[in-house]
Amino acid sequence: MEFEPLDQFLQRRKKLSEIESLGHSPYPHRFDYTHTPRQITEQFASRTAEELTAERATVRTAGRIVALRPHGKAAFAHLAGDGGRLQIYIRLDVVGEQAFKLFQLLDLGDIIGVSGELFRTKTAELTVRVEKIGLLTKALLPLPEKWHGLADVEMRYRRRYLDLIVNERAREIFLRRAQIVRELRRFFDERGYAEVETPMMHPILGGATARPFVTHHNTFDMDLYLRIAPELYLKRLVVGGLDRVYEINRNFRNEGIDAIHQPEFTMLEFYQAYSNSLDLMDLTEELFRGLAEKVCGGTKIKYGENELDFGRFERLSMRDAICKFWPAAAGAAPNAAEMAQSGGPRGVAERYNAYAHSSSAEPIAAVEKRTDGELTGELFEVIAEGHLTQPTFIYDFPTGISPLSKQKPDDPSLTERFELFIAGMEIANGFSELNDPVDQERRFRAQVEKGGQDMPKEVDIDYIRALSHGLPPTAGEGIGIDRLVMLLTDSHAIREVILFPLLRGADAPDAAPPDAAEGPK
RNA sequence: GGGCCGGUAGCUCAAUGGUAGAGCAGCUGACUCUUAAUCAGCGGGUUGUAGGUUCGAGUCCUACCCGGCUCACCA
Repeated sequence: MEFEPLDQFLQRRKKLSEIESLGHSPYPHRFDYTHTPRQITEQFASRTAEELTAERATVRTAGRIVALRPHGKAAFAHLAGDGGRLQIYIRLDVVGEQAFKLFQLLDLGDIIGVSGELFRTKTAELTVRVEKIGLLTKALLPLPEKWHGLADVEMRYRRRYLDLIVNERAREIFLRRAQIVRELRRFFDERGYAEVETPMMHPILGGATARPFVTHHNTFDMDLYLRIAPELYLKRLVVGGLDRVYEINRNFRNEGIDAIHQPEFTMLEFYQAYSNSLDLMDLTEELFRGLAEKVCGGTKIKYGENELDFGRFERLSMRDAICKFWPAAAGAAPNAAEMAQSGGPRGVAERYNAYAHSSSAEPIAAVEKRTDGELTGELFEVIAEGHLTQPTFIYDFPTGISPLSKQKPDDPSLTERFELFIAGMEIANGFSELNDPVDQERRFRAQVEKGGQDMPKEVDIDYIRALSHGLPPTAGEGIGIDRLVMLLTDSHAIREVILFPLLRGADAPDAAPPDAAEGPK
């Protein structure tokens, strides 16, 4: 296989065979090093030129050549490794003719190992005076352009390896993502949770409302859904006596793609027996505050134009949020009592639509067909959601849009459910789990009857059976990890925090998918 | 899926409807403290694809492909 840019690819292959004919392997098997390039720049950062000369510190290190400045019988280069950049200086009279010949056959992108003493150049840059040099891996393709780097966003996602080599920020985002996931595990492990893995292929859809991906198992000749949520399996485990469980894994939803949606995304779900939704709000605050401190060094974090304060979470009922953010141009704001009345949300929605029609705002569709609960949820989304920049729990979700949540003892129209919003994004969703099997079956059947693309087609009878064995009072929550990583890395597109986000087409932009991939219409 | 914007050398970008260009990267040569190294020279293009208008299209029109933003669905 040959790749573009072909002239450079062929040129490098020619150099590779010259290197081989000099007796060097272009792909040796291992290399012992004393430091990574980053360790050297960090460890010797404060040494003066005189100290280095006196110390005669010898290092052995390896990295990718990311800059090359030859000067005839000498040369400077920079090696990148472990997130650091280290200058090396190579001279013909130090390394000898053989080694210098090898060096002259090296290109940007090659991975080499060097050893030598550290010194400072006359511009005071810490530098290895190379005594020995060896090729560790020949690169047949060049690095991205050095001034602009890899700017093409599509290329950055499709060839993430290049993005990671060239863009420091990409590297930082994904290392921080790893750190966040590590901290999440530590947090739950410390509190007695067991990490579990439940099926990603589900015979019955459940645990959320979303359009699924469908796949097929050949031996069983069985259609399966890629899971849209692990929820129903995790609660089965709580029935089974695993009182505290969590899972960090992918969910798949066959829906739109935009700055905060990808078809496969990572979700943390956790369940805690003998607790309710209020306990989880407290736990969530503790989790987020600790994460911000650990990962960002403080509870106040920069997110675009905003400073988000993870030290203080607001709490607002959904009805109050609608009243609070009611647009001034839409006339008198509703009050909580009006929102609570039967038919109240409908009246409010009609008022909102009257305003929406006279402005550029999007009206709420099909008001007459929706229930009060659905309209409350709609009103919240169009009126309040965008205003929730600082961390805010919205609680008291209508029962009609919360099929898995337990109702409030004093108001069955509402459930003990909350969602956490930060920077206008929904980050978490938690509730006291409905554990009455009769009520749960009734709500499932109502969903199936309602129909629609993103509604379950059948009731998960085994889940009802599990509840019939007794689910202790339990609270559960899901946290969108990708969006959490966005917040903690000041990233504004979910694709920036997913290593290989889904893009249209099979391979590179220059390799258009064949027509056969279209399939029958 | 709708709307808007974009696609020119490997990369970043130029080019009134009239001979497709620059910088970087690459190649050749010079150069033993450079760091966007420098200096001299050389090669590199089906202007996203397919049609159309025109004496003439990178430029205008149509369709399609790919991307970005945005709206809708959703977390």
